[in-house]
Amino acid sequence: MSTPQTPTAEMARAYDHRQVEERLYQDWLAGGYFTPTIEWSRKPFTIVIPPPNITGELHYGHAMFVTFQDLMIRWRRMQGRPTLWLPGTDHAGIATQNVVEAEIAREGLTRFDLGREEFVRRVWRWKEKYGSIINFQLRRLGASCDWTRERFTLDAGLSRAVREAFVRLHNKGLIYRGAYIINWCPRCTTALSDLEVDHEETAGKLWYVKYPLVPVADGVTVPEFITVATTRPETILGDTGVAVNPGDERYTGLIGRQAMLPVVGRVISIVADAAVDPQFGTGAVKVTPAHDPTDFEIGQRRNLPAVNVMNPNATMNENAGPYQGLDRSECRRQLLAELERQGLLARVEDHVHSVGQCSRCHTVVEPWLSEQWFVRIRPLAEPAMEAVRTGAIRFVPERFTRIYFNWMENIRDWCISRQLWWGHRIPVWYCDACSRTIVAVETPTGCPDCGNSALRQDEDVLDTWFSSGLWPFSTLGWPDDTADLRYFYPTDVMETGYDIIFFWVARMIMFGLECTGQVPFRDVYLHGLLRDEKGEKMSKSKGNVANPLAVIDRYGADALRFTIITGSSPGNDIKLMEDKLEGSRNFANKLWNAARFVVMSGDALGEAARHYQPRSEHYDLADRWILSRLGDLTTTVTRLYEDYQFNEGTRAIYEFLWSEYCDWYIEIAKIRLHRDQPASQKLTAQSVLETVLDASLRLLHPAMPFVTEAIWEQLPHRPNTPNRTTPLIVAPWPAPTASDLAAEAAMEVVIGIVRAIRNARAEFKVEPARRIAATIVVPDGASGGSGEHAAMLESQRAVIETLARVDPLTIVERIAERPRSALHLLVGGVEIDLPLAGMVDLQAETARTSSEITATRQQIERIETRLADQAFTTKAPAAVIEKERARLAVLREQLTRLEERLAALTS
RNA sequence: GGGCAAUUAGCUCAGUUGGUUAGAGCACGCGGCUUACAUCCGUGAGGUCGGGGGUUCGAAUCCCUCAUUGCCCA
Repeated sequence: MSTPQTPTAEMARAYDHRQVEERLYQDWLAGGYFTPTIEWSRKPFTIVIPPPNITGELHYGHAMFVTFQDLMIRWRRMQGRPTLWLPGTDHAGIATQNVVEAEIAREGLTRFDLGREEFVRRVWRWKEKYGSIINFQLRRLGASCDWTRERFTLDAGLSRAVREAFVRLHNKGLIYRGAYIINWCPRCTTALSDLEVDHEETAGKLWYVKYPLVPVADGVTVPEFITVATTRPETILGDTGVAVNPGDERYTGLIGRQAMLPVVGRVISIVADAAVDPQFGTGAVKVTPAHDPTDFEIGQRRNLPAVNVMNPNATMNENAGPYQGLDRSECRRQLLAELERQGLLARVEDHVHSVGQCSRCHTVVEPWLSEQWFVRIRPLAEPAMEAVRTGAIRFVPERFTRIYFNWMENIRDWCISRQLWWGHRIPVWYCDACSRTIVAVETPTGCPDCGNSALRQDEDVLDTWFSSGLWPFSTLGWPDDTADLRYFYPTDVMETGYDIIFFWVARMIMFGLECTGQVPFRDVYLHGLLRDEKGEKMSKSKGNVANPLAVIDRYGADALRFTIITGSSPGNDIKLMEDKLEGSRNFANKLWNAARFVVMSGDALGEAARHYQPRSEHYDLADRWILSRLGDLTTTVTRLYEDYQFNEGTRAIYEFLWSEYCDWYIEIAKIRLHRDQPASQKLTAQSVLETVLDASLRLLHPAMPFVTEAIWEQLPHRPNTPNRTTPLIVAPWPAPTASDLAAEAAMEVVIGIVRAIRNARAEFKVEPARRIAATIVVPDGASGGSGEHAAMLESQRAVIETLARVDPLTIVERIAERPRSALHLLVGGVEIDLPLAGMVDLQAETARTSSEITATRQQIERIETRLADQAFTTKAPAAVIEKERARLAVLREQLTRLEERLAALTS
């Protein structure tokens, strides 16, 4: 560490994150701990960051992915694996273009005023600004990512990967160009993929419009009209047919006839197609192949022409006749009025239907026929599903597997061209001289056919998610065969929110398998979404996003991280509550103060403590107990972390540190550290205090890196623990040790006794400072011991006396006469008499004892019934039956004591 | 229309091989500045685990069903 503080320096009374966080991050950075060393013989651990986009600052929600990924990274690094967390950002084509357009709009400009080149320059400036803000935010959160490998989707290397992937897919016939119906955002004036459209239930109308039939030559009189129902009457102008279900008897006679399109006067055919739902509207639907996906397909099947009636900005074009130039909504209004005037509007119904909106700007999207580039998705989706089916890729929590399959099974070809300026330009050039199309990684200098050097590159850019799909390997050097790619790929975990399974995870899997022949990652860990205190999803448009830095300033990065980890279970959403942050901050302070105590007591012992080698024969019960509990904790945390149960693992550390180490072990250690105790006692207690704190800090570090490191540098450097000279970030993860069950059981009795006496004192309002007498009776038979228990308790005399404020304490195996006016307590097989002179109401005591007897009898009865049940004794596991038997024995003994007690009270 | 999740103490949530009397934090009652910590300590009260049915020796946990809320897909 660059500025180590001497261990003897006084620690502040309260932990102040502001004093340490920034310095510690700089120290870690300077130490190079975030950058792994490739060691081919060792198994690396790799996470490639799901790149945040550069549209703006990170919000609370982003703090989640940082927290979980950093936890995994720090944990694996401590386990000794060469660990890489590769950071970077995403250019987010449409979203970023939109925010920059909004910015220049405040100057009264549009991107067309600036021109493509200048506009893109503006976006780069934006990228520089927000990219560095995001990096700063990641640092404040403690993200231990390898900044030397930072990437951006528009970097030269990654852009080459995009071209390479495009060309390879194109050459394999997996990318094609064609005129199809796509989702068009008239405000962004670009095509969108299916995923970029949000569907919202909207109250609209269903208009019934009468189309006059063209009379047949023989003059047969049949209905004059065929009535169709539509939710988008303006598209009538683009109708090229009317379709009915072939099984719909109402229309059998009309199939093959022709209708006259109102207002426009176009003659259109009536066709039969199974896609028509006879239940909807009149059962006859208008067919607008250029403006509806279903109609497009019907048009293909039935050979209907496609007439596009709109311009890119959703105004009506020359095909709209008199409505040319009108906006689509104004056109709808005027057209409806005209239909009404002509008496062709049969009726209008209220109708709730789902309306597609641009996920970026919420403009109603227009299904629109246009020439676009597509990825043929089925050949990619099949292996991607297979990888999950075979377990090569695993989703955590498991339930997301189904969501993945469901989407993959119904996936449609992916429209990847965007009519934007910000993004990867499509690597396709057109020769206008000979109509040759050139698809190439390197920009061609001339047409290979005719030599024309004036080639025209496709104007469009690629969907951002095309480059995101390559991210897990393009960041590592693909398509080159780099050391990074060979060593760190496939990565270990993709950690992200469940809301982008399709955007990132699915596409990364498809592209990873296609481009590298390997899965991009083995585990997909999905966290929930962070919601505000009202439970609403954070989003910039709702204005409920808070900068995580404000929270960090107030409570510290550790508190935020701890709150996120313990406040959520895998895959479930979390509401960020202010008082949880407070609690987490308090925990950091609690730990700091525990360490402060340990450091101070170590200083008091001086040099002797520095060189003391603990010897197990000097271990007291409390030592054995806390060391055993530490071993249990290590096993538990390691198992839970391996199982992605970070909340439970971190919670376990919290419980251990606060409720066992601080509440009991430190309090007991204080007694043993008292000056009149023997030196071996003091030194042993001190060494165990330090050992347990040391291991606890290591266990907690991945969750709360700053406070643990800050404490770590305060701990005395013992000669026999060489790891002390290295920072905690690279200290080894603790190894589990065997449990000492006897010590745990014995300590439970001691704690039980102290608690029982404290309860009684509180209940009877004994002044806190006053010491009271107590007699502990440990019968021979208690817990199967023969004087063993009494000896154990005798050894813990000082603990009970101090923590329960007892004086004098008598410990006996048998008592001749019970004091009548004493309070009588039962802890397992141990009895306690508290002669609270003048405080015990004999009558109340009698009543209390009687009701306890009743309750105990009921419990005994319940267990006896259970044990008498043959079904139970033959089917339940032996351990469970044994447990019940033991419990019964304890209860029976308690009952005996209680009955004796009652007899004494009433005699 | 299909699917997924949630429903546990006043509030926010844990509870991952089904096994004693279901836990935590906050809030609340009582008592404490006990020499690491009042960002604290001690102690207490508070739950028919959404309703109903089933499987099982045993269900908050597994199955079915209903209800409410939220989300995803169409």
